[in-house]
Amino acid sequence: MTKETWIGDVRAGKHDGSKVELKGWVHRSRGSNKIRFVVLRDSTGTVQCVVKRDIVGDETFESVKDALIESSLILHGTVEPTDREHGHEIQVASVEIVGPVNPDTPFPITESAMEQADGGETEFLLDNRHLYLRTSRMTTMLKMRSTVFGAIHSYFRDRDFTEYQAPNFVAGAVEGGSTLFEVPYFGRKAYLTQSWQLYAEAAMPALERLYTMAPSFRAEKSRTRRHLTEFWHAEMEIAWGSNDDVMVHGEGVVRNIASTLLEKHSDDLENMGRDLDLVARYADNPYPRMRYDEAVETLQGMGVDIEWGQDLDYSKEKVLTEDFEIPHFLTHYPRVAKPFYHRPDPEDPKYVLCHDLLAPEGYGEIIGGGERTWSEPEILDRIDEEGNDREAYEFYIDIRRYGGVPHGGFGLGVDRVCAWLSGADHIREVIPFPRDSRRVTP
RNA sequence: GCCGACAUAGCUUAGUUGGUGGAGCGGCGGACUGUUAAUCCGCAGGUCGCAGGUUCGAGUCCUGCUGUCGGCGCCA
Repeated sequence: MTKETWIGDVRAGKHDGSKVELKGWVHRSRGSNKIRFVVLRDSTGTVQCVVKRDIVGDETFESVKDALIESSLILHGTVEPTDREHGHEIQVASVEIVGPVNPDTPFPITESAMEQADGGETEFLLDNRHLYLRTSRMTTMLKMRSTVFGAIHSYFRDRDFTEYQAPNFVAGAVEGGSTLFEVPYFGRKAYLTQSWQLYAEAAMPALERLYTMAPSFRAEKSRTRRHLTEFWHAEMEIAWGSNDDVMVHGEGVVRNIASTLLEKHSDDLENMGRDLDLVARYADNPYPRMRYDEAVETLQGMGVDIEWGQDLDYSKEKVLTEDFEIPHFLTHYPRVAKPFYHRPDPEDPKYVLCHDLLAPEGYGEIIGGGERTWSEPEILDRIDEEGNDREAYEFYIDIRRYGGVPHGGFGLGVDRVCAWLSGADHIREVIPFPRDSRRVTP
């Protein structure tokens, strides 16, 4: 029952003149009483199949006529190159309907449903997400997403990083308890992880170069086009690395994603209205680095109301990145604005050795990372300074007690990168079943 | 947590100063031998989100509720 012929290959001219067996779903169907045109879809594309009553016989012809949109079928026919719109057509000899669609409940995703919401933001399309996935726009997004995941794996594996898995059930917070999802755990409380980082640091002395791609969970009631409660987090950690060393990899992996997308999906990006020159710019140029102080001065020069020591929220990021044509790193945030695991800059402990990577076009922060507080006395100071309980971080402190070394890493929002590079209007467009504060179904 | 919109057929929507809710798509029936979102003729399909209120009369005005969408804060 395996499938041997793919519509993409038919369209590429690999089967011209041959008899083929095609398996797929009815994308569109139209015609008269004597001839019927079925546009057949599979995962590789669509092709028009011509069904003539005098060739297939009355019974088959009627069954094809009754095959509504998204009915599945197997057909046999001959590939015929043509000058018409599709380039190639199938002259059909026989058809078998595999999975019919009941006319009382026709496929609900119609042209009009797609009209107003390319990204699937309408309630209706979100409720019918399981069916929306098979539309061409979503299929393309899912394929590009797969390429992005592949590019991240390749980047790290090509550089001898080890892929390493942390638990998703955790006992405590990485940062601030308010955004943790609490789950019952055999009479105790556990939480869904917000980040792989603390557990990665534990393995840092063992593996030295490690990475992961895993879901992270944040119970934020964020209602923006950049947030999900469950998102895919690409994280890395390296031993013997400084903030600068970590940034090199952040830039490296993002540029690798952009160039891989260009290489494999130029047509898809263009079909979705993405300007390829923009994506090429993100792939080809080094990413400038700007210190927090410089960003604050720039913003003040633009008349933005901001004081030193404030974190840069999205409204300020947006103003700052407005004129940026490529992603920029923002480094050296004030110590007071960042959590304890960021290492204070020995040259000026008012700052920490950290970085955010800000994407242009209003897509905001896609990477957060930096050098970790890595010595025992420093980590104890930082934990106390923030009023945290040392006991909750015993294993984290142990990492420093037994041969602490300089190290660091970053977390990259994979879905955000997918949305940015594809030019999606909303992060929901690039993940099959988006989870936000108001939706866990379907 | 805060702010702002919206809710009419399976979908996308029109609905005037308050006076018996229309259309396009989709579905069904029919016509048509090369269509491209096929076209043409016909049919079915509505507790106007829910609950109150004003009124002779509410899809329309008022109040509450629910749901959804958009934005802010927080972050990837």
